[in-house]
Amino acid sequence: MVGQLAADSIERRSGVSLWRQIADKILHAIAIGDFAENAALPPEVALAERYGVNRHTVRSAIAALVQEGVLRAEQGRGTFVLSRKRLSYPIGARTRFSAGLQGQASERHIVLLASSVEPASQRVAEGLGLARGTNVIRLETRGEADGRPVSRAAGWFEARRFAGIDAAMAQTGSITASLARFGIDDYLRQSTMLSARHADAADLADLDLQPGAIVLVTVAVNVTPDGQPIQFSESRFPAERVELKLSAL
Amino acid sequence: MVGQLAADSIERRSGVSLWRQIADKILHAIAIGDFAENAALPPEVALAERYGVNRHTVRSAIAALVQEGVLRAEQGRGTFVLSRKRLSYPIGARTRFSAGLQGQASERHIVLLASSVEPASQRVAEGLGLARGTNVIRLETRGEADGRPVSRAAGWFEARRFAGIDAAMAQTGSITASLARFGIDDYLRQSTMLSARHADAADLADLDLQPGAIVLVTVAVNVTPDGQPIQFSESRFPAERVELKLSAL
DNA sequence: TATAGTTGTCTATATCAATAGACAAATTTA
DNA sequence: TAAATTTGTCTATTGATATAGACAACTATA
Repeated sequence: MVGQLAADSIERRSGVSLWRQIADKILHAIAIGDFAENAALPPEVALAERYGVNRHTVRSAIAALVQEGVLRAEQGRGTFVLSRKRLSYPIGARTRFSAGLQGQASERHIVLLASSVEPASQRVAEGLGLARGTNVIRLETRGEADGRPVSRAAGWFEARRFAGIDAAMAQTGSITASLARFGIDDYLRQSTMLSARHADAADLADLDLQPGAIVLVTVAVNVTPDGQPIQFSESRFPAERVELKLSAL
Repeated sequence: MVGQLAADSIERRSGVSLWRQIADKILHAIAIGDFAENAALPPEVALAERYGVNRHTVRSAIAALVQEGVLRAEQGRGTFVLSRKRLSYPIGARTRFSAGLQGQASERHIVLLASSVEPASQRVAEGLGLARGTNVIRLETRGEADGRPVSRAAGWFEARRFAGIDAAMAQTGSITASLARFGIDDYLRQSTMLSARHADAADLADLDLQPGAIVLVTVAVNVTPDGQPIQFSESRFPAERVELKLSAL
């Protein structure tokens, strides 16, 4: 069976180019499983007709997705899907990166990109229940599954209580393991705020995205089982590679 | 205090025009509360300098937001913020439209846009635990808060069990009240999948959005307290007006 | 009432995005 | 092998996007 592509129209003079809109549609179709891995896309002329655009416009969209590593074009044969559908990242009471992606990716880990000590901003202080300006440690991390970046996060911890968590993080590649060194053997997700926006320049670089991509943004507070805030975090997930599965929390 | 606007750079030849990217940034800044209601935006020349673009490009962005009802420009005085920050829509075990927005909007209701009976598609059948092709009632609805569209949803119910729910919905303007007529006095959110994408033509029209806008998409199943699926739904929320608050479920 | 600061309008130019058509190059199929 | 199908490349044209500069119109303030 040939994959389905939504026939609904695309918007002209919207500030988003037609090729970008078409690329998004193809990504979406792949993400929801309309095209299996290695499946052939409809030929360029068919796509052009379906969307009511010129063949060259479709070619621009395909070129972007080839560049992005999603498609592979072969002269004379066709254009084929490389990447599989989106990962499903569970968010619940016990949100854990590696455990959550178990079964969906054979290799998963968190890379520590940078760390620093800084005075808590308004929202970080509020989230952690600290006075504004209290020193906090910020960990900048990237989550990877089978070598693909699937999340980019900043996490804040009270500096006094968690001195050295940056080194622990670099060593273990796991938040859970790092917190264990500070006597925290369990922690719960207290709250999660969720929004979405276009990826900014930093997101594009860190997550290996193409301009115009969308990121899901979660802002969360983790607490000990008795309700003491230990971590405030903001995570970005590329919407084209990840969807969030909200489970019991 | 002058509001903060992220200084991070914007992407050229990304398929998303510069004016659209700048408009998104301003929207984001307003949404996270960097500009209060009626606050003045920095002057056009300052914005142009901050983003490294021409003043006319900034003007295009502002023009789009004025058109959208977010900003108001006054010659000789400045450009001012009209709309408030995003609504926070709670998603949890008992996700209810009206109750969830209580305190954030004085008036909230659901409008029934259309309804139909159709054979269940693959995913609807799976969600409701029915055989594919079983007749289901589809309700197309729009959620409004203080007159602004904040959600657009399609809900599916087994046609046999819920015959007449469309009329009930049109009459009551509430899913909860409509289900009560069928003897369901309580229901729970069983699962929620969350993703994000660009708004399509239908979203733009139904939610009164400008092209290029982003929508958050939830796909959920509601069940009776004893676990019987009663409703499968797909909802779209405009990311510029709504963020999702994930609470205990 | 000047003056400075701000948005609004106009002209001009360069680049990107999209359309149009033709044909080459590679692959598959009859 | 020949024909059909598909992606790749080229030229040309049009409209949208972005830059640049100048000045008008309006507002607030010294």
